Amino acid sequence: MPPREPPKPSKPSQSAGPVAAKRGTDGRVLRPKRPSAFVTIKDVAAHAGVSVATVSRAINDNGYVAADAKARVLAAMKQLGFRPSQRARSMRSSRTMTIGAVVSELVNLVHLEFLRGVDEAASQAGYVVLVATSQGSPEKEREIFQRMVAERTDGVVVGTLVGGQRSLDILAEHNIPVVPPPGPLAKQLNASWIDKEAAATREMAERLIALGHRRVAFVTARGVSGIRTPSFYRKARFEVLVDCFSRNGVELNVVTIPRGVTTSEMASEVVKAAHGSSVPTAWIAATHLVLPSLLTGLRMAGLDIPEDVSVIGYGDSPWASAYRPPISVVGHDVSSEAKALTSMLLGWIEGESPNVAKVEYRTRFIERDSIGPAPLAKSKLSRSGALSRTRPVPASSARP
Amino acid sequence: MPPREPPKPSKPSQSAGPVAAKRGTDGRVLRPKRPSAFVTIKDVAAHAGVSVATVSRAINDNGYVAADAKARVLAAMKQLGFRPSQRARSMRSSRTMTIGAVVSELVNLVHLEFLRGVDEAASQAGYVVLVATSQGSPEKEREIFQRMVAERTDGVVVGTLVGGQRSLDILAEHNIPVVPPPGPLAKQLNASWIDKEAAATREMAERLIALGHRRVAFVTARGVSGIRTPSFYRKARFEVLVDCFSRNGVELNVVTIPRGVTTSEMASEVVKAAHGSSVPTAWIAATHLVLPSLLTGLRMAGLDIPEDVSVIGYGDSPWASAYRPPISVVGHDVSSEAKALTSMLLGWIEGESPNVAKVEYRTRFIERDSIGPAPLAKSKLSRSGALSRTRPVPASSARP
DNA sequence: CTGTTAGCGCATTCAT
DNA sequence: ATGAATGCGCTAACAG
Repeated sequence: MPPREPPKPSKPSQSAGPVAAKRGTDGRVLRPKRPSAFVTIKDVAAHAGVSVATVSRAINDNGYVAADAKARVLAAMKQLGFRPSQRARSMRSSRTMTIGAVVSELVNLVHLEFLRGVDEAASQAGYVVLVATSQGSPEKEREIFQRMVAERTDGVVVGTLVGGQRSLDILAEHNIPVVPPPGPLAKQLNASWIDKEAAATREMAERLIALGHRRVAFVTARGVSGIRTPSFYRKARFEVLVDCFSRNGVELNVVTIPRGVTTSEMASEVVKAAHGSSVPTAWIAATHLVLPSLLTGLRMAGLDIPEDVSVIGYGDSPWASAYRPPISVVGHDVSSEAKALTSMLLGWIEGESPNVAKVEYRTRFIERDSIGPAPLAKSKLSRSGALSRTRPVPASSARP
Repeated sequence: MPPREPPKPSKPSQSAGPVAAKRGTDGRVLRPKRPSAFVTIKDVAAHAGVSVATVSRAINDNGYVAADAKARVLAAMKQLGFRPSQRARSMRSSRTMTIGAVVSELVNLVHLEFLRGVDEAASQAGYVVLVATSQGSPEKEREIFQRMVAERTDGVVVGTLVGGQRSLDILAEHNIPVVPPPGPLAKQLNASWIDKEAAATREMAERLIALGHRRVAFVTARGVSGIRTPSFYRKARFEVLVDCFSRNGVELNVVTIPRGVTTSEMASEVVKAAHGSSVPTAWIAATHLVLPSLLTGLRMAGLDIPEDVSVIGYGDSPWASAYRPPISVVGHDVSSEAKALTSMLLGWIEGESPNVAKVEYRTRFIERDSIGPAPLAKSKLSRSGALSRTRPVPASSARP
């Protein structure tokens, strides 16, 4: 991002802020306090010739305020550039109009979509979002939660949880609402998520089977800082694949590539795996993050998509569909899921009882051209015009 | 993102924190229970049998505190789960340990990288980040700045500015430090940025010229909600291109594609442009965001990279290098730039005078395989095999 | 060494 | 309809 549009030499820096008029209007010096950096309600009251109580009533449209008094107050406010301190305000109201959003890191498009969803729901409701990253460290995550407590956030949206229940307990101890919520609701949400994810995964797996693939690779990234694959990923993705494939005599190879290294280095891992005795004919990227690496690796290995190998990723993006050929994915609308979750949180904060049903997960298997029939075992050469159309023939015909 | 790891039926919710001790260790504690406020310093004082002042001194390592008193206080703190309210704290200290980060939206990898940079610098220094999006609306941006004032953020990092100086004045009126900073410093930063950007752009343009390209397309996205291309983009990119190309007799076509529509719709714009009387042999994506669309469009138009057309994008990403062929880019390390900028801001907040020199922009032209020599003027038609691959032939290309 | 007290900026009774 | 007074949670003077 560029620094910014250069400021036009306009007037404003001349009228350098009303606060400079520290107390001129009345002349009467209440007390030689240190010049508060900000205009306070007291300043406004003095300027408008009323009491602070009246100012408060005026700006909050509370209680009775004479029309002219209100007008004077509003005028003074504008003239002095008064912004009620949200912090002082929340000292009394015990509501900060702030929520926290916690993720492990900010590298993946998924994180961005998550934040977007949270921001949409929050800003729409007048809340502001405090973002923090745990860097995959449970300790750091707990510090973050402590900080959220210290900031008295009205609630917290957890995108990634690395510290388990112990982290959540920090918020629970202080009765700070969290989504996804703990307890039975979590189980419900989780079940829902896994259901959808598993269904889409199964659909994908069956498609591969139908296309005659008999050896499939599942590519995952080794987590950094000890982030391990959460069990729902395993349940909803890996285990489903294992189940479908084993049931149909398909071999499943797991390829783990290191992380925190360059794309090309990661790619070489893929190449290595691709040069085994028998090359998998379908490759599944377990994470949005590894898909580019996988693609690079396959290219380095000289494998064409979908002629030589089929490719499927988890997590959609403009790039996935822009690729040649477009990559099939199992994808979520992370953003709207996060938004729904956040809305639920806000409703909860405002007194509604949390309604999990409102959060609907919509996982879809989107088939694109990166999927094709499995090439004949050794006919790496025989293919020519066979794949002219978009949708290829079912498995049976691929089988010799 | 999945909801979260399901809570293991572990013990901790049993010992559910002192404040919750009131009741509700069992499952049904889902009520926010606002009335039961947080543990205060007074509670700790009472529990430890000392005064609040002593507690304050103990936790801040201020003044004198007897060893045993301190021990009792710390014990009480831990036992009660006391978290000093950062809000109350900042009422006195006039420091909130909070900074704001403002961007127009959260859709682009650039936004993510920006936030990552800000977060890294901030969290490292004990600050927390308030994120807000202006949605490209100057009004909304000003509201956001007002909110930052209300929150008394110690400073603000502006990623995207859509409201111009008038927006910045809001922060200036309240003496809230901003980066990139206004005034002469901004000019300096800007000049630096433009310098680097222009140099890389020129390098790229000259490369294209050397490769024999005589007709180049510059693809931009029409901003939504009235976001207009800031002048430094024009200066550092477009104008440089115009200069280089016109000086060498290269024609430059500007292709504007609408935004807020699907990728394929955007792509069709590209297709349209590609079917003009004379097809540009090199295509430059003005923004990270339009690159996938451009690629999709070119594919739909049946154009191969780099045989038919060369492609260059602004903004790097794993996908750009994973693409077939890898896409050449003019790229920044947005993340570290944002981090440097934020560090500068924090230093400024803590009293240092802002040192612009610390922020170094490193723009690079990264040449990858998406660039090749310009094809001969009319060879386009001879190679009909180009379109026989996966992509269906668009109607218009049936034209001989 | 420690307790008492006075605000920080604001909203809210409770008297006028 | 309005102003004085109270307190939110905390820190910093100022006495002990």
